[in-house]
This record gives sequence, C-alpha cells and structure tokens, in this order.
Amino acid sequence: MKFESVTIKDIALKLNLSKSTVSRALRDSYEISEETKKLVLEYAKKINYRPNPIALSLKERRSHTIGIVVPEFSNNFFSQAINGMESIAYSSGYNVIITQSHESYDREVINVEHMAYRSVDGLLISVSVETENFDHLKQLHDRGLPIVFFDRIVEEIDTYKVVCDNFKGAYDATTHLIKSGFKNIAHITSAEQLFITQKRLAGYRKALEDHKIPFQEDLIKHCTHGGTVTKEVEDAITSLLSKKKKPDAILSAGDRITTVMLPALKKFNKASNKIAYMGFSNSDLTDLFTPSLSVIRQPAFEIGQAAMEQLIKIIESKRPIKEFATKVFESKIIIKESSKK
Amino acid sequence: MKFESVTIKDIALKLNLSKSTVSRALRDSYEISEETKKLVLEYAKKINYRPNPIALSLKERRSHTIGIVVPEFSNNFFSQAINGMESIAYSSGYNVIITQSHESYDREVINVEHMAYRSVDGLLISVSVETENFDHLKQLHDRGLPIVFFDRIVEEIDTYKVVCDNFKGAYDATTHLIKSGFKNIAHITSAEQLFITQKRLAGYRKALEDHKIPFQEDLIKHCTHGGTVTKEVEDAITSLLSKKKKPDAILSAGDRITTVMLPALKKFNKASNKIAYMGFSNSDLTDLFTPSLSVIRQPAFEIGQAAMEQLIKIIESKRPIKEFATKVFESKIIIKESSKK
DNA sequence: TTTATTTACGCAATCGATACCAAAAGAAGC
DNA sequence: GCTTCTTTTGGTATCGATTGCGTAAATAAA
Repeated sequence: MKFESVTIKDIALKLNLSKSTVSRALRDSYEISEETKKLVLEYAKKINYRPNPIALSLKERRSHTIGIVVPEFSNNFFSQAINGMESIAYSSGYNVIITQSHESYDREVINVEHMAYRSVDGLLISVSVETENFDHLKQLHDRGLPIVFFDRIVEEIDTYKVVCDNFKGAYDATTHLIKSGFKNIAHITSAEQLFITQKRLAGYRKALEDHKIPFQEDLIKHCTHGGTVTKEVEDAITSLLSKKKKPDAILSAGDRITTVMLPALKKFNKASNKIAYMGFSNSDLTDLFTPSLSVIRQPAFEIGQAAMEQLIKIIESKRPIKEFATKVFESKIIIKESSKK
Repeated sequence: MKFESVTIKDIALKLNLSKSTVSRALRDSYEISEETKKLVLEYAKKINYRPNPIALSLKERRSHTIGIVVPEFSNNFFSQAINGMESIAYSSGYNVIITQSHESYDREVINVEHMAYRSVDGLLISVSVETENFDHLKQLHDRGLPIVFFDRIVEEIDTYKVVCDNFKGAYDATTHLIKSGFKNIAHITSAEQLFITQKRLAGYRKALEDHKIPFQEDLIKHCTHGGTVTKEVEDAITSLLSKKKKPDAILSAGDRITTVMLPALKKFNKASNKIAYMGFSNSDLTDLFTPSLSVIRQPAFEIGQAAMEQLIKIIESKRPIKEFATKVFESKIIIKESSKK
C-alpha cells in the first residue's frame, strides 16, 4: 500500500555522498568529477532510479503535464482532436491528462480546478454547453495559467483560439441544400449561448438571404443540452414535423445532435414524404447509414494539433505573450445520399 | 507565467500565527481555540485558500486521483466504461485522469509510469493489443499500487478483475448464426495473445462443436492491431472472400473490427450473394446501418462502475488484500437484420 | 501557596529534489 | 613556504502542508 520508491537520498547514503552531489551528478553538472558522475549514474541505473515528479512539481511549479477538458469522448470530433493534441504533446515531451465535463458546468469547474491545482502547465478546453459564466477560466488565466480554447471558444477571454470556420461550414451546407432544391430548411442546433451555435446560425441565415429565402424563426430548434438528452432532439423533430408546412430538409449542428436525430427521422421518413438532411459530424460511420449521410466534416485532428502547438509555445515562451490570434480551419462538405432530392 | 497561489504561510503571516496553528485550525483540530479557528477559516475563505494537492501528494504519498488507461476513446465500449468509472469516482471524492495507449505497448508503458509517478492512488487498465510483457504492471503491483483490470485483463497478475463472459457472448452469437441456417461461419478477431480473444474463440469453437460443425482453421482471422489498421481488416475480408468455399456468415470481435469490416463487406454484398454478419459492438449507431447490425453488447457502463468500486475498496482497505475475485458480467445478444438469412 | 493539569500555540522535521553558499583539498604563482 | 585560485563536495534553505514534541500561560487541584 505504501509504494516505496527509490530516492536521491538512498543513492547518497549508499555511496557516501551528499544529496546535492548526487543530484548534480544526475543532472550532469560541470562541477562534479567524471569519476563521481560515473559512480552515481551507474548505481542509479542499477536500482532504476526515477526522479519523483511530484517533488519536482512542488519545487519548480510546473509538471510537464497538460490538461485537456472536453465535453465528451464519445463525440468523434473531440476524440479526434484529442488524438491530434496527444501526438504533439508526446513529441514535445509533455504528458496529457484528459477529463470530460459531460456538458455540465459544475463538472467543468471541478475538472478545471483539479487540473490547475495539480499544476498542469497549461489547459486546452472546449467549454460545456451549459457554461455561461467563465470566471473559473478567467481567474486561472489572470493568474498566469496558459489556456488555449478550441472549437467551443470563449470570446471574452483574450488568448489563443483554434476553431473551424463555422459560419462558412453552415453557409456552404445550407447553400448546397438550397441548390439541391430545398426551400424550407430547418436548423437543429445546440444551446444559444455557444459561440459556435451563433456562428453556424449566422451562416445558415446568410445562405438563405443570399438565395432570397425568408428566414423563419420557428424552423430553428435549440437543444440546450447539446443533444446529450435524447428527448430534446426528439422533441425538436416532433415539433418540426407537426408544423402545417413541414420542412423539406434539416441541417443539424454537432455530432451528437446529428446522430440522435437520425433514428427519429428514419421512423418518420419511412411513413411519409422524405425529408432530406445533413449535419456536422466527424463520425467514420456516416457512410454506412442508409441513406448515407451528407456531412460537414471538421479537421479535428489538425485542430487539436494546432491548439496543442500553440499552447506549448505559450508555455515555453520566455516573456509573457500579449498578442493572440485565432486560427481558423476550413471544414469540408461531403455530399452523400441524405441531402439529395 | 508563475501562477501564484495562496498558501498557509500567507495566512499565518497575515494573522500573526504560525503555519502549524493555521494548518490545525483549517483541519479543525481540537487543540485550537474556537476563536482562532474562526479567524483562520474566515480569512481563508476570503482569500479563497485551497490546499496545494501537489504538496499533499508529496507528504502523504497519495493524491485522491485514479488513473485510467484504455486503448482508445473512440471505441464506444471504452468510452462507456470510462463514464461508469467517473460516476463512481466522483461520488467517492476521487478525480480521474485518463490516457489512451492507442494499442501501442510503448505508449502504454509511458502512460502507466507517468501515472504511477504522479502518485495516482490506483490504476484501472485494459491493456493494449500489443502488450505481451506485463513487467511494467507487475512491478507497480508488487510495489503496492492497487490495480484493477477490466475487459482486457492480465491473467498472471493476481488482483481484482472485471470482465464480460466473452466465452458465452461468442457462444451465443455463433449459436444464433447456426440456428439461423449458416454453416460456414468465419471469425475475425483481435490479436491471439489477448485473453478475451482466446475466450471468444473458445466460445465460437464450442458452439460449432455442439452443433457438429467442423472447425476450420482458415476461417479464423486475427487482426494483430485490433482493427486500428484498416488494411488488416480489409485483408482478412479479402482473404475470406477469395476462398473457394466462401463463408456464409462472419462473427467479428470488438467495436473497431466490426465497424471497419462493414464498408468492405458492404461493397462485396452488393455484387454477390450476401454474407450475414454480426459482431461485438457497443456503438449506438448500429441500428442506423442497412442492414441493421446484430450485435453482442456488453454492459460497459456497469463494468466500469464495478471496476472503480473495487479499486476504491482496495485503496481504502486498512490491511493489504490478498484474496481477489473476478467479476463476470453477461453480454446481451441483440438480433437485427444483418444476421438473418 | 504550591503543584498538577489543561489549553493553545510555536518550532522543527518531513516528503524528494534543486540551488545557493561555504568549505576543503589540491594546483599554481610568487 | 605562503597566498590565491580552481575543483569538487557538503550543508542548508526552499517548495506547501502535516505532525510530534516542547512549552508558555491559564486553570484546577491539593
């Protein structure tokens, strides 16, 4: 239960040296004789000595560990982004620890604080759908913790951000639907306060406008839990389908909403005139659906990489960085069966 | 960049007390007067004092943090298991940190050691498909780190384990295929050395045997990367389909193999006589496929919960635990279209 | 009044590693 | 032979929190 580990003191005792000498020998300091170095290094290797990172974190106030907070792993966009982050972190000598907020504000606060107090050197976060108050992040940021936002960014905190061009993604998808002959396009999306929700909605509206299709408020459905609660998506569908003038196409925002929407829609499409649909999704399985799903795909892996690269740059910069940019990636429209007339 | 935090010393200085008095007051020690306690508590609250967990970890050699190592998040089985683990951990006052091995032995070793040295109080792990040498886990276990295995367990390390009845899962699925009229059933599975692979294969063989169908070695295909490399699954399919006597059904093991197999099979099924299939999968999307996918589903969330519960029990037990059990859950066969004649 | 017992607090060591400062030993210069 | 400089090593404080031990003051008992 105690988990004994080898320390510098053990080596010092054994070799009749002081702790400081051993420490310096291990770090290959110039002030230690070759002879002593060799002695220490050999013995350290023999007993498989490893410096205790907890002690180092306490002393140096850094841990070579980066914290990642995402809403959910099971959302492919996030698991792919995490893979991108890991790839950069490991090659730069950092470890990552990852937590999920499960779209809960409370959980997000707990996770963020736990990481901060565990001395992560920096934080990568995509905020939960519930998060409207950003004090937990602002405080840490003000106290000097490097933070990089990705995907679900927080506008009011001035740091580096990595996103997709959500406006354009939604604009292109909507345009595609319009050009395919649909005129009554609904939009099922995430909570209103999310920045990406606003951007996507704006893209959708602009596409309608550019094609002289009037915007209808009641074709917009917000899922306040981002699709994690199945019922809210089903309710949105039901509400759309019970309208006098039913939509002929649906644009959905977010992996979760898209996949939860499909079963409900499938049931309906069997019984009556088909409704076309497409959505934001990074799932690899969308081709297997019938009809195969047209999607807006984001370069999640690259977004993760870019976010991690930037975070490490901030962490390792000598002087505090004041100028921050927002890196924007392009999403890609992939047309399959589900959006055809 | 430095991230200043409030310490006990700050409080002591401000209130003209010693560090020890402040510490004791905060921990509500009986040797501190009510008056002083109140003073300290109020000031601590005011300046938002939080004990530094790094310092505590160093002192107490425990962190109230539990490490989880899984092959991949994007595998639904694992993301669901993690959710089960988190649910127990949080209600028991533990935090979790999660890493992926990406089915790589080297990455697994790095992750495990990083966590151990970061003073996790215990470890939950499902080993990578590559892992054949268990020294990294054995060493830690021998030194007293509580470990609980789940799903991909290590037989030779004596600790608590949580699994599904993989034998029965494969047996039931194979039996179902046989009873549906298939006689030439192939099995695409993961690397041979994995314990669950062996169990599933045994279940498959027993079902054949019980129905007097001869076992054919060349109907078994092992994917040494567990399906993470698309080509190995495609090769397995190609090899099966190029046989003189093609299989009439396929049983696949594991989420990843199942989903990677589908596109390859779909292409083939369009062109020629259909091959039935079913597989182990915890994806929520299997109903959306055409044909809808018959699956063996494991209670991943419950497995995660059980594993975490048991780990916490080991961590918190006063005396070292010597007797370990293996908890076995039942999987469930869900019959859909893909396994019908 | 004297002694014994609480009460309430401070000092210093500890966890593991690092780093500044001092000190010892040897080498070099005069 | 003495001072000065260099090389190599040891002592000790530090990071933040806990804790055993010691002790002054306050109170109770004799």
